[in-house]
Amino acid sequence: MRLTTKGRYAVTALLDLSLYQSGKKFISISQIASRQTMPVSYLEQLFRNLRRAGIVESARGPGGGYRLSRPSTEINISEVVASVEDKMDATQCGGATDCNSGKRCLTHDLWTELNEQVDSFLLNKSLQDVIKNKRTSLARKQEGLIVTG
Amino acid sequence: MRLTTKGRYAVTALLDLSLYQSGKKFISISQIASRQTMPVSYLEQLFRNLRRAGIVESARGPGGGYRLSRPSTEINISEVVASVEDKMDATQCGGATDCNSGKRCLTHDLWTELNEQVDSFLLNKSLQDVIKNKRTSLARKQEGLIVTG
DNA sequence: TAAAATCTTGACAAAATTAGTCAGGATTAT
DNA sequence: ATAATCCTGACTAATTTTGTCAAGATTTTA
Repeated sequence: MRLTTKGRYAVTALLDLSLYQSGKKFISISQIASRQTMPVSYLEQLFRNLRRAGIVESARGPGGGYRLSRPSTEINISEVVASVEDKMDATQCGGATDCNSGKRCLTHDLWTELNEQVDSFLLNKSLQDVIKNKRTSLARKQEGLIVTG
Repeated sequence: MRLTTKGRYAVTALLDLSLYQSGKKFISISQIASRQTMPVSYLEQLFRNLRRAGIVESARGPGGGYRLSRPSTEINISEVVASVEDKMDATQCGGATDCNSGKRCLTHDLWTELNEQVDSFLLNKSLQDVIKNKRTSLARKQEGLIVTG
């Protein structure tokens, strides 16, 4: 599973877009960068990927910038993260079933199942859900937990 | 909690212990290392942490080694991972509620909630569950989870 | 007692990954 | 024409992860 600040930046940047984009208006990277305190050139790199993934559209020139290519209800967090991170995968073996000399490694199913968990969670969470702060029924009790790759 | 190959190694090593430890017998690191194809000195480092966390006990000298200090049904994956991964990451919004100049950052609750998901999953999964390849009830629930509204 | 098997520890080094920069170019509104 | 913006590839810096190493401590057994 890979979830680093890169993915978090991407999600935050898109939330900013969702919040400040009214109608079909384009928002420039420099605006997002200054509002969210992120390096402009790093954001450019991320938006490159978001654009390739079809999540945002761009326009050059003055008045140009980026906007969501779909409503924020129809963009889920999983695709956002996946577009900038290489791959979400908690297994060592990358999903191969013969990861340990022909057999499954002892932990194969454990990490596969964890992957399913995380992906399922993020797939079912849209940008709009995050904005509205919708939560699942699971109680929140454990803070400070960081999942990274 | 971070999840890297370090944590995965630790889980695998303990599964090996669970499988090959009969009764109160101690298992040496070199046996685990050769069975699971892991560097001996890296395992030593991990077992140091597992021991401090009270997950395994050790004995020196010939016939010495490590063994689980509790039945494998009573050791969960979360504590295993937590014992070898360093928790920290003050730079990110690691649970602080004032992570963005006094306010919560836009994604604060999202990542908090994801971390809860992951931790709940790993807390409810024992070494024995992994060996028996049990799916937890949490897992089954999560698979059908749909966030509505 | 001596030797061998094992754990114990802290510090160090190599490798990999992540984060971020840079310079130059392309496009477009005004 | 100019200025604002996106676009791109390549590059470096920083950090983290993944180990290695050397020296020591403890225990069993011959």
